[in-house]
Amino acid sequence: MAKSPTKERIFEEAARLFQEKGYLATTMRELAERTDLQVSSLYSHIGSKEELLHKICFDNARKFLEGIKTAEELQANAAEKVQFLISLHIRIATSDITSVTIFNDEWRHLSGPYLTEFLSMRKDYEKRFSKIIQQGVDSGEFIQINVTVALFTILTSLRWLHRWFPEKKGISVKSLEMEILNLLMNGLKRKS
Amino acid sequence: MAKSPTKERIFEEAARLFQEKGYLATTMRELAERTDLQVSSLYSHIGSKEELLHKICFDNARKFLEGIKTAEELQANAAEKVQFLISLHIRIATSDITSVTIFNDEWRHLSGPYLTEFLSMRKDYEKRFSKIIQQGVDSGEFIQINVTVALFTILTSLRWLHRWFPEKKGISVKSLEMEILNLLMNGLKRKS
DNA sequence: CGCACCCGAACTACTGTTCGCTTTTCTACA
DNA sequence: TGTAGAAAAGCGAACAGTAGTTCGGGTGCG
Repeated sequence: MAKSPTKERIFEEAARLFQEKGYLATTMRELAERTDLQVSSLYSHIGSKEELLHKICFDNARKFLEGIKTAEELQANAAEKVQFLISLHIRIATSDITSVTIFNDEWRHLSGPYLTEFLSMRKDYEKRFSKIIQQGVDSGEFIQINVTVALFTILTSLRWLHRWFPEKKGISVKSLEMEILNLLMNGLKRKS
Repeated sequence: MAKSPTKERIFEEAARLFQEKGYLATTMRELAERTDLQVSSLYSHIGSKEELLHKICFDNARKFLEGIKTAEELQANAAEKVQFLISLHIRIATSDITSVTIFNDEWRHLSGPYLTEFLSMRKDYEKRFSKIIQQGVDSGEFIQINVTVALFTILTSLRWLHRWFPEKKGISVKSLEMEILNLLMNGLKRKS
């Protein structure tokens, strides 16, 4: 199952390029140059350009879906579950920066059935996240708030990390995590 | 100064297409079809494809910069200023949906000096917004929080609106605005 | 030999844009 | 007011450039 190092390098450089310029703006010729190969040689390792995008998008989707499953199975209240998920987002976004960028912004260039599958996975994730928030509202842990609004505000609010973090100006992941949790959970929770 | 209706239609349809498929994925031939023109006829009204992108990006940038100027001149405390700016974002994002989408996501396909100018305008906006947040922290209105983290979390958290609002499921702009303000300002403010 | 890897060259498709020309619309003057 | 002429708008066809991908053939290792 060990992938050839060349193949691995191709995926790595592809991720980097897609992040820098976007999927469409990236050419196979650039990718070849970065990997010290000829364009045609790339096709000894991969089937198509879209395969690169596909792998990155679905690898990330899997990470998040596993995360929400863990959250659901947690013996904890809604606030702790939400907190766990926010932390997860932060950790993923700050560890595999390039992949997350593509996952966030370039998935829409997936074609046909891949796109459909991707969107249904995302929908699934959102539904399950919503459910947790709903529990928090019902139990009185959270303020009275429209669940959809809360869901998207939270999810979206984390989407600057993968763009900004690379040039992190003297702030650790840990303290970053604490700052964000502070702000978001403080907003969500009822003032007792 | 009144623009020809054809030219206006071209810009409108371009905005719609850029939103649907992205700038790069949109072709002039598609734009021609949408505007009931031949490709070559487009060039009687516009200079280039990038001109379309350029106009939309800078029109929006101007809107936001005007907004922050108004906020700065407000006779109000930091919380009220931040609240004003959040409301502004929501109102812009829900009124001119297509333009905001492009402004948010497609600016990076601006080329050369345009890109530089755009980025410096954005930087300016972020600096001035930061200053207001800093005032709120210093005065004790807001919780002790890293200003950069707060800035980007807030700004980014509003970036789902322009994608989601079109299919608004029975929620008015006004109540949407209230829900979001509730969540974000509750997060920012100190519990007295 | 067989196999995985690599290469140069080419192919087809499609891109934004231009060219020369016709048609429509507007304007200024008799 | 009527009309000539200019300007604006529209058009089909083509151009040059670039995209992703394929093909046939090489290379070196087991």
